Amino acid sequence: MAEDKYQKVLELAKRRGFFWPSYEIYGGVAGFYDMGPYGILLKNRIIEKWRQYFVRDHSNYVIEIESPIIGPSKVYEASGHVENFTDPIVECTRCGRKFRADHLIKDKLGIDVEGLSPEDMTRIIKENNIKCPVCGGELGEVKTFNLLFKTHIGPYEGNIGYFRPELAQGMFVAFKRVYEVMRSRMPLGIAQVGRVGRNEISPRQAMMRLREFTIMEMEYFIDPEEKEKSCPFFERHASTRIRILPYKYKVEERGPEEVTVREAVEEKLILHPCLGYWMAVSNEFIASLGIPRDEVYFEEKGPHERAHYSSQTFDQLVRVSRWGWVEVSGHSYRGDYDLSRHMQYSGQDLTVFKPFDEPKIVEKTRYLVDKSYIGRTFRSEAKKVFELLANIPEEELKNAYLQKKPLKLGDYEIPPDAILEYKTHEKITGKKYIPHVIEPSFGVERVTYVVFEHAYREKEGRIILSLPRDIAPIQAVVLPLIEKDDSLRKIAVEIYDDLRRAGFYILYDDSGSIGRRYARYDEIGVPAAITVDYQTLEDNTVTLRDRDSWRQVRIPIASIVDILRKFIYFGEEIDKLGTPIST
RNA sequence: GCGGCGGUCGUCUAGCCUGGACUAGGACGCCGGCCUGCCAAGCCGGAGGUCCCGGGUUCAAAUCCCGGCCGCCGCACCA
Repeated sequence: MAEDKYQKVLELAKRRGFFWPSYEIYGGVAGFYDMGPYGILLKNRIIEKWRQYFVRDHSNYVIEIESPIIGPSKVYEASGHVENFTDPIVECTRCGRKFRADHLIKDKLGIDVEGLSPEDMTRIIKENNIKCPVCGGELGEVKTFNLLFKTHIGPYEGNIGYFRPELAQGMFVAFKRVYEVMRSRMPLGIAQVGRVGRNEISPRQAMMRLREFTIMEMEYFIDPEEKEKSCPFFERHASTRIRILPYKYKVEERGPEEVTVREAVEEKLILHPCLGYWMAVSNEFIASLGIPRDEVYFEEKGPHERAHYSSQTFDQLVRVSRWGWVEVSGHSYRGDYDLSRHMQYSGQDLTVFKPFDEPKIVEKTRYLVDKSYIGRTFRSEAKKVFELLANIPEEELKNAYLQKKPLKLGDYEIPPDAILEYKTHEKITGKKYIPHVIEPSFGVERVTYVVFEHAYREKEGRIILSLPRDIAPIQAVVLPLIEKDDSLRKIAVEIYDDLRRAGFYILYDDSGSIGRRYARYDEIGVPAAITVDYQTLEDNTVTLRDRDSWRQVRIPIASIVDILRKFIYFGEEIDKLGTPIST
């Protein structure tokens, strides 16, 4: 590519202060990126928009929490990360290439060695004389590499902590408390925005693969038996069209197809209506950030590509100039894997109680010993007999009664006719279940990059960052036409003050020619420029300039706040907001 | 981690092959002054460089050699 868009985009990001590699003065460290003054504003607006789409739009069902980034080792043992986030790696002693030892053995011998120790894998490689698949050289010892960042909690060497590799465990661990706080109602979505760390072997692709990054994620907890009730807002997006590539299409070498969410669920391309619903929300969210709809689709992961706990996973892919399709979000049906594991490891009950519509009456036959018989027969020793009896399961009483055999209680014996059989009615009001989880999860830096790149365009040799107006870092700039005129400056500063008090993020600038200043703010994506000129002195109007079309309209100072609000938040066209000017 | 290519003011780049005249040049941007009635205008002045880092060769290194770091591409890896 002669004109490499990626290079130009990165150059703009650096020069104008959106993002750049971290630790530059020390030579940089791969996998870490700084967000600059405008980058962080953009990122924050993207996060805020995500909150709107995922949390506030479902305010009776979805809430947000924040949990720590460091977790005790127990949590990540339970989640499986300590075990499964570790890859067995073997290095060729001749060419130095590294391979996944388990993959190598599976390819050569067709046996699954998952769970075997590194020593065992080394032995298998030696015994079967497996060589480097590239150069044929001798392979070394199998070593493990864990992608978790490890640390110590407090001054105790043995107290291991991990930097979380995903947000999900924070929601699972807090589930019981949040569920009660939210008045024990299902379905329940717990959302979170936060930083995670993964000690990638070889991060590349600028902000696409980082060692530390931000995720916005939701764990949507549902009753597995209530498909429809779990998604009470399904109709909002039932007719929303999404482009999906189910795994079976991929196998058939077909491309993605556009379907409504309802069709996808009915045809079982998407296994659960909730999964489809949140994919639709994600689709609309990404579109609202200025990504064209034909540059987005959802691709299903194959059985071997997805995590072991997931029964279906889709990635949401967006096209970028350099690397083609990149993943910006993942949509997984995680089942009850995580909550079950945490129940097992913590010993806590993380189930949800589900009342039946009608309580069920169950007839039961029960057996117990006639207490008056024991009192009468054993007298002063009766207390001891009762104690022994307390440890006897009801099943034994039943057997003794039915087989007409005496029940042995240590040194004592109770005859079968002292055991009573009686019928009882038990009322069962509901049952307990472990909720299942549907998880839409976004990588914020990736989304930010993708949005930035799609906003980049050139016009007459100048760069314009055409971000959607409502996520622009700076919303408007106020400019006196001429730098050295105090009367213009005074009015411009007053307008600046009014707008900032009204809650807009505004800049004021009087340095350089007016054209130069317009160009400056086009590059950082400021959608509106308000210019105070000599006509302002006569009739209290100013010009409002649109970043994308460069068209201008004349508007009264008195209604600037109102007009700017329509322009920024309601996407009103520039020509409808005032009297067009030809320049 | 392997192989290939690369790293020079804020940004883009010239110089590197063929070591010296390089006090590292230019453009854009930035700052100050003048000017300026709407799209990077002009004039004057200014600031800004560990030539990625470390070591070596040499009388002399941005330039040659070695090691490292970082970036891109390929391989491998990628919850």
